Amino acid sequence: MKIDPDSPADLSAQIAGAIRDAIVDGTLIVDERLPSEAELAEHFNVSRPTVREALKRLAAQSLIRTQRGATGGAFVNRLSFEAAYPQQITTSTLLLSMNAVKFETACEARYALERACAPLSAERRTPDHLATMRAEIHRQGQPGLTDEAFCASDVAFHRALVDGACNPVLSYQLAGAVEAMQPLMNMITFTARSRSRIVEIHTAIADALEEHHGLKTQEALSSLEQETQALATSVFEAKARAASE
Amino acid sequence: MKIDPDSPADLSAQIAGAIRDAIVDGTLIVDERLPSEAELAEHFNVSRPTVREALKRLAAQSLIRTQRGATGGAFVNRLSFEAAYPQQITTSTLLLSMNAVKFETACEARYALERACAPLSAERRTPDHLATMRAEIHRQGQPGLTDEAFCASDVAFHRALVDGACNPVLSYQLAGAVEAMQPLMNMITFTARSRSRIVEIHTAIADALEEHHGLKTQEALSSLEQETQALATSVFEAKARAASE
DNA sequence: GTTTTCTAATTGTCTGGCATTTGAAAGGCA
DNA sequence: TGCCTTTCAAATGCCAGACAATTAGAAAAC
Repeated sequence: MKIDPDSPADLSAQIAGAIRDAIVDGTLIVDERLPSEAELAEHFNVSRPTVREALKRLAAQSLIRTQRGATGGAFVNRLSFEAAYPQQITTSTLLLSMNAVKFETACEARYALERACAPLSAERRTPDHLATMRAEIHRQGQPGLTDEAFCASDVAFHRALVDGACNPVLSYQLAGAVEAMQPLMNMITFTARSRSRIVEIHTAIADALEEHHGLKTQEALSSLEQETQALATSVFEAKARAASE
Repeated sequence: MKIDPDSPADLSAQIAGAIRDAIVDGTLIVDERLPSEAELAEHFNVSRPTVREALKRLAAQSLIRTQRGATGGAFVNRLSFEAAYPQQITTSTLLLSMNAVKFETACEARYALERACAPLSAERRTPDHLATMRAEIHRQGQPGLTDEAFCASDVAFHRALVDGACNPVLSYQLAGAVEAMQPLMNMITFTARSRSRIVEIHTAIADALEEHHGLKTQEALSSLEQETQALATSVFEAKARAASE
């Protein structure tokens, strides 16, 4: 692990990179303790604050955790799917909002990916997954639900669908696509009629999964995509009209 | 933006969180300049090193960039898909290796997601995408190619397939699934026969995309999945036998 | 043998300072 | 006036040293 003090990059970034590489290529293994900040400072020939900045960079990516006290120090984290979720969702959300991704594009990606989960979910979904979906459907039918709460419930429903595939890699990759849509969905005001239509399709999805019917699930998802796209189009057109008046 | 000095969490983590929230909810907009480190230190009632640690955390997530000099400072980054790719790939790779995800599980997720792209890619792929795929197929047929180079070419081929959908959200989400598989694939030694079989299926995929045939593309991808799974199984079994002797 | 106290190690934070970079203003020159 | 050079000030990058807070283990007291 060497760094170049004449490089244009920050020393702390170089040090963070060196340690990250060591973690990725297996030189540093999970739960291994890194040298203390003072030792790292000596090793890299920099000051302790610089080492600390490097360690904070790694901590921000959940690659390490720190612990105070006599036997404390920085330890290589076992990067869990649970820990990676929020990061993934924050990044995806910002990508959508900062790059002005069209609702249409994000929606298309989301439903394409969900359809990919459908056959697996139809095969493996547990009664728990079904129960979650039914509960969310019930909630979505409640009158007086705010649009935001409706969207949140929608996300929970789709999360259950994806988790039904019992493949953590899929769940992780999908988390970004599904959750990041929520801010976009929140721009939509749902009429009672569109809500009931969505609840209807959600019911069809749950039914299809219950009878282990992957194809039917995919078809229902496609209907839901069309419905969502149409709804978004009409809402955005109405807003555009209102703005131009 | 307030922080609680009595919280168990690090001050730098709290400050980073406060600024991150401001970026996510739009209080801070792209390319906006944050207050200087000294001003932030005063605002949060902490010292400059603490502020710096917070800023490094944000920089590690590409949320801000810093610039030295008279008009320098920390600026909110426009998080681009390109910048998010490496992060996504590093995280996905570590998730697979650290959680001992089975080859089978990762492979299943990857091909499920790729099949999701197939119909869109069949519809929208440009001649450029096709040319990339054909070029990689050609490379894969070259004798004397190392297993690693073969895998890298395989990844490039599949990247082109995914990019063919012309949906940046899909490309981003898939990058993790496709690239993170590479270390797992590198554990496989490809015989000449298995290589030619893979090249054959790749050709079928390219052909199907060329004639805008989504279903055929999906079917070819399913064959490829089966082929890959079978190959992996035999390789791992051989290794297990060799180890037990 | 158990509880309490002490101690050493380590991270968390602060103060103060210097080095480096960089844009912009001030000044000089044609 | 217009262009070039110099100077300056603001900001980040980095360092040295110190103290506070936390924690586990060792030592001491009971």
